[in-house]
Amino acid sequence: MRRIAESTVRRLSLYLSFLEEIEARGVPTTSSEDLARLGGTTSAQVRKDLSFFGSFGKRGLGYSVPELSARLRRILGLGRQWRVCIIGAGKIGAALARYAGFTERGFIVSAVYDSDPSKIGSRWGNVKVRDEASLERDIEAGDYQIAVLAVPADSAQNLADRVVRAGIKGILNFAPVQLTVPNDVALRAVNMAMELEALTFAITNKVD
Amino acid sequence: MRRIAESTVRRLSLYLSFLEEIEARGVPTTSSEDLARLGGTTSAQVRKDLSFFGSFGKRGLGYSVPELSARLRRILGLGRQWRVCIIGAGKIGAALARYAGFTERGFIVSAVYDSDPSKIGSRWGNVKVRDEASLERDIEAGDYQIAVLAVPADSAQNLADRVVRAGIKGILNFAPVQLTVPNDVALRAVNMAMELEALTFAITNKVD
DNA sequence: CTACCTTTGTGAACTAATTCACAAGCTCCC
DNA sequence: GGGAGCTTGTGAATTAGTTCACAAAGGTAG
Repeated sequence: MRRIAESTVRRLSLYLSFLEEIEARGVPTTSSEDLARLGGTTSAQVRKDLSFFGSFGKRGLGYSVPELSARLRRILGLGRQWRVCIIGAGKIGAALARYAGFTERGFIVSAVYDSDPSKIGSRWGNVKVRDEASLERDIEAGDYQIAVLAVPADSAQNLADRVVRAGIKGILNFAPVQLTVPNDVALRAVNMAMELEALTFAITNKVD
Repeated sequence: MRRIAESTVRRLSLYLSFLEEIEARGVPTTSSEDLARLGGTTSAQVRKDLSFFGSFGKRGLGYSVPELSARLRRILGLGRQWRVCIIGAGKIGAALARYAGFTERGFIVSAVYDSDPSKIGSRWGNVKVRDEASLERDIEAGDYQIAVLAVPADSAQNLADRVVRAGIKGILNFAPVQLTVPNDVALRAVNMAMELEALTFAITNKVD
């Protein structure tokens, strides 16, 4: 498949969330114009984004909401269950472990890993805190495809290396460092400092 | 000033974090090549990014680390203190309130707002939980320039409207909805579902 | 002072992403 | 069945972003 732009993928994800919303309200069809309005883009952009993957609409009529959302779910790889582990049982790890959003989207979080013996063995809702030492074994056993890194900056690269060696397929990094992984491993980062700095840049250099 | 691409701002932020790291190690100068290697980009990109704001290096020699990092801080708007409030004292709000990263970067978080009477009045470290009803009054009094939204999806737009009306300058949104704000208000969003879907897309449609 | 080495800053070339604009296709209605 | 009215899908045009490539400038050594 032709390489798809990152911005396209983000928008597909956005369209899917709109589709799920209007599907829940029972609306049967929608148009590129509707999706564009909701997503703050243009109808041509919506159609172009979809066109990379096929042709899902009916001319003159628009898109079937259930059909398009099913197609987008499949395109985004949501047609299966993904098992996720969280690494790091600190503030962020705890918030993530308790966050319902994962489950709602079909991601199964069953364990948090930490090296602190006082935390290992406890339970947070459905989530167990396990010993970081068993991380490799569990990944190799196929327990997880995705790891969420919620550890301090200085141990993030080391843990990334470990989960990569154990065969993880994707990493979502919350530590404020730039990680290096082989390019057959998917990597995304959420960096609060970067987001805040983008805000202060925009406020400071306002164009208006 | 000419419009600066979002990708450029993200990279500036990244360069700054590298500069702070090498500054702490006492390294006096660096080059576009060094910064490129750390940031996974090219030296031409680094120089182009900086060139939008001026000319900070010495040919043949590179950049003075303290000077360049000071310049970047100023460009990113970090030359002043920013007061931030967190809205929503749930899981994510709590994690954010306790997160040290804000303070390290010069952002002052002094309060979390919520409407739940059982939470109002308590203290989490240095952070007070205040009544959401007083949000407008406090923003109008100039207590905050930036609001972090950590509320459920269905109340996020309403709260965004309220803080905008009260005169907030920037919003960092953690709720999984697309917010609409006037374009003189800076807006960024952290959307976990979107990040995870970008991962599953990449894993599912692997090119290699 | 000169020759040589290094690294910046920046137009020009290129590549990627977005927007335009319109033919093609579907529906409805007379 | 044919015309009117929509909305898609997509090449072409445009705009944005990145990379190239090199002159200019600073440093150093002889």
